[in-house]
Amino acid sequence: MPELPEVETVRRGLAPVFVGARFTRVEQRRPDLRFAFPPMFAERLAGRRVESLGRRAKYLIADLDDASALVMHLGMSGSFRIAAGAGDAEAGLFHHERLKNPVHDHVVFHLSNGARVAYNDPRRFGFMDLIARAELSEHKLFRDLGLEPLGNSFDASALAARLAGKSAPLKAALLDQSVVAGLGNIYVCEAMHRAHLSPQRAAGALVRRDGGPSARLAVLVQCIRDVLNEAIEAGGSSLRDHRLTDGSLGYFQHRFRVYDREGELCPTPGCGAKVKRIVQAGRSTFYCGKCQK
DNA sequence: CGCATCCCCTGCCTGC
DNA sequence: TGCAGGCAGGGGATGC
Repeated sequence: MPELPEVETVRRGLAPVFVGARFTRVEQRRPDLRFAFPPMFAERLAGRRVESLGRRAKYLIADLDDASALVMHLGMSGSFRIAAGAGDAEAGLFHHERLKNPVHDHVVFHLSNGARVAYNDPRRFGFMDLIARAELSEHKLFRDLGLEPLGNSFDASALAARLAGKSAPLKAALLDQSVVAGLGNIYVCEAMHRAHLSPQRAAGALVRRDGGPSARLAVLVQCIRDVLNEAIEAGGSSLRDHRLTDGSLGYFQHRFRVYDREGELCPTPGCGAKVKRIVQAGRSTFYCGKCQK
């Protein structure tokens, strides 16, 4: 579920209760999510203070006071929910909206400031790990990650360097986390529509023969930045599982131009064609065949 | 190596 | 109403 804007929204919601607080107790309610938890996961977290909460691509990274980092990935259906009062969790207030089954609260963090934070993940494609902070950048989860699309180094030249020579369709290349880190199916579709670029075009064709970026690649870079910033501003997109940490909904889904809009009118002024759905690399692509070339 | 396919898991929606 | 099948925001393993 969560792409960069959803993860960033979660980060901003968690930071006020996590940063500066200690884990007084952590409940690990099953042996694994997508992967097994590291040995002694809950025990190693107990007593640790959170120094900062960051994000890289779709990963949340909590820096702890013992020079380790708690790394968390939400997979497709992961969400965090904060219950402020000490009695809230026991009173069933974590998931009163009924859309979240408390059976899927796989980890519960008890914090020194009285907050309880539950990690809920029905499909269990998410995972958590504890990694020494000094080893993070060389860790297999992070070492191959590509450009951070809201970072300073993301520009047309850098993207051109990553796309050069690629015969894969643009859609697949933008989903590849070693090219741009943090985009997912929604925002790739939305950015390509904004840039009027066909998802089926070969990615390498946007690179000039001298290796520099084409003008259209510069437009794509700006469209990616814009759609991500607008989505963060809207609290992300809530299709099924995404919730802010207070349980409320993001609302960027109402601003989708093509994603999940098969058969609807293309929103480009004067276009008049209908949004199409195709499957690329096993995943749906929504686009306009008339104004995306 | 690059790329495509399949798979992990639960839940929701559609159509019969 | 029940049930089977398809599909879902991610990404890792496999095979060509």
